[in-house]
Amino acid sequence: MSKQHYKAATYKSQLSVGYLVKRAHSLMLDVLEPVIEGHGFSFIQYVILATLRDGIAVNPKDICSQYRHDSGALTRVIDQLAERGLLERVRRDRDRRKVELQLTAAGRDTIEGLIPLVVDKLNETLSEFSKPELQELLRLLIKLNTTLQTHLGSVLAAEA
Amino acid sequence: MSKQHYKAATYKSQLSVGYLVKRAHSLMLDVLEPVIEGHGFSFIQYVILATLRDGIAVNPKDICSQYRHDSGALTRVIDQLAERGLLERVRRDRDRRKVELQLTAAGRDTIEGLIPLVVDKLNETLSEFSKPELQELLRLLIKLNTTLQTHLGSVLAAEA
DNA sequence: GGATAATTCCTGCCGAAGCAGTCAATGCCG
DNA sequence: CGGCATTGACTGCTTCGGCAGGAATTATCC
Repeated sequence: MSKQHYKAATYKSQLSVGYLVKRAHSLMLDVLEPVIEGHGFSFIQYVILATLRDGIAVNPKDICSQYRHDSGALTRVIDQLAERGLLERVRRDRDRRKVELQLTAAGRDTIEGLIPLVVDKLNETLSEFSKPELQELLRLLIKLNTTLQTHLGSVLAAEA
Repeated sequence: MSKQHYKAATYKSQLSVGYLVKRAHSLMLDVLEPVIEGHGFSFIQYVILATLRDGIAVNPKDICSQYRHDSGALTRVIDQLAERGLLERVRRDRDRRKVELQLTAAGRDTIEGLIPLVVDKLNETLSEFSKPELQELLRLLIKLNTTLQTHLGSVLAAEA
């Protein structure tokens, strides 16, 4: 029972959610990357550190599914951060397949220094939005994400 | 005069617009790419064809800025589509630097066949959204895009 | 009008993400 | 307990976007 949000005859890709979301993502990177790279880090390195700080994830696997990053690519980013002494890989006895990522003191200092820069930049660029507007945007984006996620999940289940 | 949408102390990247938008983009691709690739086209090839169909852009340059795709990368995609006889490059006398992209009959048939598949998939995945909800999401995304765009513009102007 | 700058498209190169396959560790089932 | 599937991290290969530079055309300015 799918709704008729779009119709093939009148469909313009400019008004598609996919187009708008892709464009917003790209623009967002253009805004935020310079902030981070000015301090010697790639944006993904920042993202990994921030994710660990927030306690959102501790294993590479979690980061992959949360942030939708490739497993192989993530291994290399973790390598870089480990070489710079910002985090450590710890093997727990509980499940020796998993690697637990722990921020070092240096890593914690680094990310705590970077986050205000990002927050400032975000506030600056979002100043056109009222608080309720931004709240609603966040709510709808979260709903979109969960919707897409469950849709993908059911598709994968159907294939199996 | 930037608002205090986010605060460094309480900032969680999970609730950042950037994170949500990136995730939505990635999930959207995972949903739509299989639809297109099942018919022998990459998603970008589809996007280029759709952009030309909509008359949104005729020159590679326009597509680059509209869709935020790299100029060099776009040249190669256009090559692929031209080799498959779906579009043609035309040099106009008006401005001989520009290349005008024209869909061939085959190209038009192709894109007209693909769009309903994408539209159906979109409607299916967005069925959880009411019409006003989707309208509001689109409005906010468009506002976000224009905001980011102008912000980037002013930053670039300041550098020059 | 002529030198200089700017625009448009293209090419080569590089780096990073995507993908598939490997290996070790764990879970599962009879 | 033993055999098979599954999970998690990693590695090599491929692909593709990002970037810098070049060539042709047009715009700008003195």
